[in-house]
Amino acid sequence: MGSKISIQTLQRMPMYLNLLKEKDKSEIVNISAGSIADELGLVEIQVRKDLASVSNGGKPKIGYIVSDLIVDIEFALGYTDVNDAVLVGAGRIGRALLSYEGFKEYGLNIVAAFDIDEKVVGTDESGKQILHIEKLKDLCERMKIRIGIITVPAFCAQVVCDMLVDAGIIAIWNFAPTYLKAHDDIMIKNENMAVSLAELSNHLTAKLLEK
Amino acid sequence: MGSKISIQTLQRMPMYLNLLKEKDKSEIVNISAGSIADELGLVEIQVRKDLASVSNGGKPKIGYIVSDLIVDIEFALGYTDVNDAVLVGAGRIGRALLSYEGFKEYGLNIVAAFDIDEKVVGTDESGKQILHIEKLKDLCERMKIRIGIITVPAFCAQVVCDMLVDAGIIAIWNFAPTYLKAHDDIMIKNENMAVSLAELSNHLTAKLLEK
DNA sequence: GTTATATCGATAAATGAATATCGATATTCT
DNA sequence: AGAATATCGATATTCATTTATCGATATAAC
Repeated sequence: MGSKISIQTLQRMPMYLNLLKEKDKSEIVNISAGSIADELGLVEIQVRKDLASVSNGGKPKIGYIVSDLIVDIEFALGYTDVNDAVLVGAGRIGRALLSYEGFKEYGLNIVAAFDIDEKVVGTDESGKQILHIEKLKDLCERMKIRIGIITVPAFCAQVVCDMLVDAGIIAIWNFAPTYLKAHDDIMIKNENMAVSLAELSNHLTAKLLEK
Repeated sequence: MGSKISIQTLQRMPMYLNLLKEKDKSEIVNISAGSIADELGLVEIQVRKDLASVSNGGKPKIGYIVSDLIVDIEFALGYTDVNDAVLVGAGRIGRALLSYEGFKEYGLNIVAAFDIDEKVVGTDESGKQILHIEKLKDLCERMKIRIGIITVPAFCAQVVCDMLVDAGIIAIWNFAPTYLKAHDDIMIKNENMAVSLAELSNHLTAKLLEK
């Protein structure tokens, strides 16, 4: 049970969690690092090292206990209690996220959305109200919300970011294709499609050139 | 102008590209590694090293030429010619992607979407036709499409993945929250929201505990 | 023209992550 | 019970990435 989880390891955790939950559904009780590695396209040693950092180990000849591992990983990821979040920007992407049921599984709960456009303010999406941006701070403070999701166009993302920070948000999930500046204490996770596309494109051109 | 770009460096490229395009709009001609680092929250040396791998350098006392850098980065990322792609799964996320105008900027062009649900087959989203999945292979082969985007539920993602590979796709952008298996030659880029959430949650719990 | 300064590139050192090795241990088989 | 085996954890090694150092060079100031 290591004290600090490396960022790379952390990023693999959801893969493990996903697989383990499937196994759990299939009533599989034990699982070895080797078989996890096989199914996930990783190597056994890496799996063992990753798991060592969150769980207190498996047993020789038996492996790990699936259900225990699930609990351990969810705990390490902070999935145990639901994290409330607000979303700013009720456009296409924003509404897609609002209606995405899967977040609950990860312990994320979007409580409300905010926008400035009078056409969408007052409506709701999948049961989640879209409020005027001026109500943001009040709601965040009253509900002690710590996670903010930004789905506005790039040009106003920084303004929204500042507003969120002002409202007490300390973790920001940014879908706008721009770099946001904030104090070091604020975590900003950029969900930049361009990054993924860059990797794909680069791979693709490399592949096409080699032939 | 290095021969191989590391994955970490590659992931930072869109950040640079973004900033440089802004500078270019503001008619800024030259830029130094140091100022890029400041604006992006990186360190100067890292910026210099990253840029060295794609451009053939800046000049002392002057820095880099903004417009040249943009060209160099876009070339390195393979953004120069438009990459055609197909999308499978015309649900919420699928349709959000279909209507997202920003992809053009990154050189990605979704030519058509596929689904199995008769209710959506035959309709279109933002001018893009939604076809029956059985037409997938034919269209990909005729149009020599190499990129596939998966936005179906997790339980059928693997089947779709296999179909795409069979249709000649060599780069897959997977939005389904599951691990996909394919031959090593096929690049699979997982856009797993759970990964980002994991990082956020982990940071958040760490932050809340330290106080 | 000479000197000072900003900024670069190349090389070296430090850090962090992935992989390999090996001994230890729980179960199974004889 | 004792040997064989699967599987683990700890430590060591290799590899990748980041950060530091330093000399070189283009411009600006004097």
